[in-house]
Amino acid sequence: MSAHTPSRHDLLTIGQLADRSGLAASALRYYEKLGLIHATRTTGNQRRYTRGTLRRIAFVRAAQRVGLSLDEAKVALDRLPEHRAPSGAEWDGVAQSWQSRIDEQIAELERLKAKLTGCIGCGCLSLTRCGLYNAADRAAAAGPGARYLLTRDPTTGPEPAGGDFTE
Amino acid sequence: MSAHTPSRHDLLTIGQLADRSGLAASALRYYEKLGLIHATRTTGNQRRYTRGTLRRIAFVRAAQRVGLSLDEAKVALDRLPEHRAPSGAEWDGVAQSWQSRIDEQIAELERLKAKLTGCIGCGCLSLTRCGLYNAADRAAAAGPGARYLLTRDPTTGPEPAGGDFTE
DNA sequence: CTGCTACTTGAAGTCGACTTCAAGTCAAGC
DNA sequence: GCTTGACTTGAAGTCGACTTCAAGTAGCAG
Repeated sequence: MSAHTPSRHDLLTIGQLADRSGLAASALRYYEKLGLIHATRTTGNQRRYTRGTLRRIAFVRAAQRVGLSLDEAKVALDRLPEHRAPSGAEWDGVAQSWQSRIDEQIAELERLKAKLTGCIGCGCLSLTRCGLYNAADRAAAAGPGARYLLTRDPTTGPEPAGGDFTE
Repeated sequence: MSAHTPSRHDLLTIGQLADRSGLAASALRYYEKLGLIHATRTTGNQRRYTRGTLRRIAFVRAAQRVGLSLDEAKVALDRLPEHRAPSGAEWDGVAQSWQSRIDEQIAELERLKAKLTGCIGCGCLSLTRCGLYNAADRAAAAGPGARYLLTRDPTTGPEPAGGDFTE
């Protein structure tokens, strides 16, 4: 119930932040260099972080897990105000921007899973009936045909293939 | 109905394999160096790939998307016979080994999504009611408490945290 | 004030996954 | 048989995401 002027214990040293975030201090300095997080300095030039920094870090880690680069994470985080605590609505805005990404990822994994389980379940172990295992062989003479989903988001850039077990 | 001795057109040059897999030829050579794929050689020492190689490549790409390294992919692929076409059952075995991984990944993404949408939907925009946005501030005095899921597979190694928006 | 640990910096190193390069060889169409 | 484009090699370079290092300074307990 005390501070809204952050008292000394509201600020974390880099070691404390490392402990609480699970990242190495070196990684935190690296993140700071990239502009993902920010620190104030003591008179002796040591970094002090607000607790909100943990949220930013959590966000970055989440972003990475959805397949984003740190640069992309920065773009999203840059929508947050620099020098005041972001409001819930502001966090929401950023969070929203992951939504479609997450859905996409889930969808892709579901497709992959469907292919795997579908094939495992379809009694095609003899390699004679299942399109998944067999398409390549059948398509051999037939030319290009039978393509089985699992294509990737085109915005993801130059990764035109590799998502197909057929052929 | 022709070949079971693979005729010339059953074998792909590295350029053709690159085109059909969407990977660069250099990447394919790299994969070969890692033992992920294999090639026979012409009398002139050029690589020739069987069409089954496309399946191996697709598998590797899928593995990468589920977050595995090429080394891990190799471990899985090594369960396949080297010098004959793998049976459906054999592919199934390998595929099965991804199953749990995929499920895990999906689950993690679902958790992340739930956290995001849950919070967005819960009317907590004022930053006063929602545990997701608020836990940190509330936990401030309370010390370490209220941890909100999103932990990672421990087998994934040294990535102890970062998966939490709280705190 | 001493001593110790945690901090500071920039530069260099590492790791995975490739790409680029240079110099030379192969395969296929005309 | 010659040309042209696809192929060969090993070595080195790149990129993202960090880590490690060396030399020095800050902050705090006793």
